Amino acid sequence: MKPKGKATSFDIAHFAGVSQSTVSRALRNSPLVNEETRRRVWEVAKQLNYKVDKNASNLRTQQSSTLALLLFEDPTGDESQINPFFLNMLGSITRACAKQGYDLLVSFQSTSQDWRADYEDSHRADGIILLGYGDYMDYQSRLQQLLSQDTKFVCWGATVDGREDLTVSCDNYGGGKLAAEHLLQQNRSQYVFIGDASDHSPEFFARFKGFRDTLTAQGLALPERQIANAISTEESGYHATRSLLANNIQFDALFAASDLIAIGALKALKEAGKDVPGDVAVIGFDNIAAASFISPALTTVQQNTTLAGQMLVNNLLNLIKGETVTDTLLPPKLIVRKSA
Amino acid sequence: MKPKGKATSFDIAHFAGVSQSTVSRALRNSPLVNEETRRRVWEVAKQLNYKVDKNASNLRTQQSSTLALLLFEDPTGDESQINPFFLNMLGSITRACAKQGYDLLVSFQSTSQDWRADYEDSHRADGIILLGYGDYMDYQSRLQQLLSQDTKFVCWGATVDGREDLTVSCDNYGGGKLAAEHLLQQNRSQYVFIGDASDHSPEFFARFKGFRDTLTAQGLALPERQIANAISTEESGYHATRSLLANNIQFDALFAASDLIAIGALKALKEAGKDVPGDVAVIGFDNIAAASFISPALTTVQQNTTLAGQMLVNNLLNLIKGETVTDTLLPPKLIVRKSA
DNA sequence: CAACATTATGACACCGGTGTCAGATGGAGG
DNA sequence: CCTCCATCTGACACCGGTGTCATAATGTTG
Repeated sequence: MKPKGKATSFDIAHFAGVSQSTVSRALRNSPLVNEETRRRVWEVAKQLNYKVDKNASNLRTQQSSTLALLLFEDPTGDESQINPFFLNMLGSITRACAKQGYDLLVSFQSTSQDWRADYEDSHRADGIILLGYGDYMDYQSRLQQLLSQDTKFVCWGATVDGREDLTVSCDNYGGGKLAAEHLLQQNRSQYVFIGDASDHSPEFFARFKGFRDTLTAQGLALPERQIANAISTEESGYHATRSLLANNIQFDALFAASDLIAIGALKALKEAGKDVPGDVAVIGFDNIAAASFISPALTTVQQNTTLAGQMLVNNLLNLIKGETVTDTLLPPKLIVRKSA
Repeated sequence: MKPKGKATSFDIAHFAGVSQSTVSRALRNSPLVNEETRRRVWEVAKQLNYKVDKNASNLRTQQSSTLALLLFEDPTGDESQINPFFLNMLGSITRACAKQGYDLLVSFQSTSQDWRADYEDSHRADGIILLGYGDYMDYQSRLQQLLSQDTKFVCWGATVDGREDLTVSCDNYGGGKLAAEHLLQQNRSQYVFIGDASDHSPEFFARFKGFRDTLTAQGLALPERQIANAISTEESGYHATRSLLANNIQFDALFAASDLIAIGALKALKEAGKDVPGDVAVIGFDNIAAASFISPALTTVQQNTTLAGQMLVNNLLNLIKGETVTDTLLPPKLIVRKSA
């Protein structure tokens, strides 16, 4: 036939001997169109390798069957490495989208800059998923702006002031508790926490609270000096641990707010000649792939990323459909390996 | 003003007291429009939080400023884990797209099923990036179909019959050579290769050839029995190594076609009581994050993913613009750590 | 002052679908 | 034979921009 340019529904109409309207209906399997006609139209469409023009279709129907994912990175200088945990989430979100027949637009955002969250305004996406370690609290005003514009979005980790339903997250408090309980069972006596014990990062803070509260309930204190700050990188965990050791803090149990931090801690401990888990038991959080490779294999609190991705996508789609959504807390799970 | 629904250029026109045509021109900074008018239009647009409707715009201009990434996974049963190397690539591709002002649609494809490569046909993307370990050779016919439809695409790793310009890849042959040379320098005498020495996976095969050819040039053979097949997973590398050991193959140097395979091999060697690098030197390929965490830290051949992402995006954009593109081979780099 | 170039703007067709409405057709029922 | 209804189809407006063309307003030159 005519191979000039891409085929349109008018071309199909021409070859099938029907009107363009009928082509449109036939291809969407409308019950209004005759069986024989439908067959013929599909036949021609296949021959011409016709695909509906999404731009035209979206324009008319005012929806894009596309979601946008904004991935917030920790502000490390290093551009190339992304936290594997988020990459896992990305994977499960992509899959969840595909399963629902949605496409996914991915973009990386730096927390330090202004975000590009205009995917909905420009009709490129029906809704937005915000993914990060929740440390975009400073951007609460941006979130409120999204709300006021009636932009549909859901967040991982971070809470949105005044709204309980837009957040999907792991039960970080419960996860901290799991870690504390496991260490308590081993009769460890001197605990340290490495992460962020301020409420700057809501997720890390919840893990910290769950951990500390469980210890205090057993009469064990967690004084200021046994807490070290770190962002979620191996580097940062390494240095935080070194400074604890340099300050002669005694400890036989270490809870890191993320696996990357824990991996950095293991390195520092090994360098200091400490045996893990003999001298110090170490527990991480996330269960990234590297946790099982490293030696000693890392005991950690697992987040169910597959489920998380599904919940984010499902909640967002429900939000778009105008249904009410309830906030979602996913249960963490302790994965016991060698380090504790 | 009127907060009902999203603002259109007609709304802007109304409030700015000009025609819609002028709004469109003003917002795209056309030189045809008066400075004062432009200012006023921008002012109103900002107030109404106006964003150009991408569907309308794309429909009219017949381009989407969007690229699509098809990520082919190794056919492992496990859905949740993706090869970290590809996730790195995904990261750099995303960044490269953003830098060029393009959005990126991401989708995972299973090599075993039919792909969904209709992103271009449906005008959702201007071009497609295919990313995988090149083991989609069986799909050469699909690639040819894409070619015949005049779909713009570039591939990582895989070659496209009859076209040299659509592929960006690492110099895998050179990488295999680097590995062999490094091991030769250490006077290792008995070599094994774990990966895929058939040409099913073109990338692995090239690494194998570079490795073997360098050895043969030094008078060292690499007989069939010193080659074990594995796909790119830790699991697979582990089992391949175990079977080598079980068959009493003697070796003091191991080259794995990917880091995941190498990590699995390290595990098997450790279990067998072999010291690395004392008894066996191990070299991997890719330089994924886990390579530096694992103990002993893995010596490996690095692929420059940042550059790779940029080249893929740039080549694809040039292809779309109708410019000629030359094929691209990226130089690998040996990262020496503890394992060899 | 006529003739013409320059600048700024509006009217309008167009991109390729979707949804609504009117109308053609054919069979059933009175 | 006429009416009524169910079934199927085509004409047409519409989504919200972009690009072309015509035209008004202003300045420039002989």
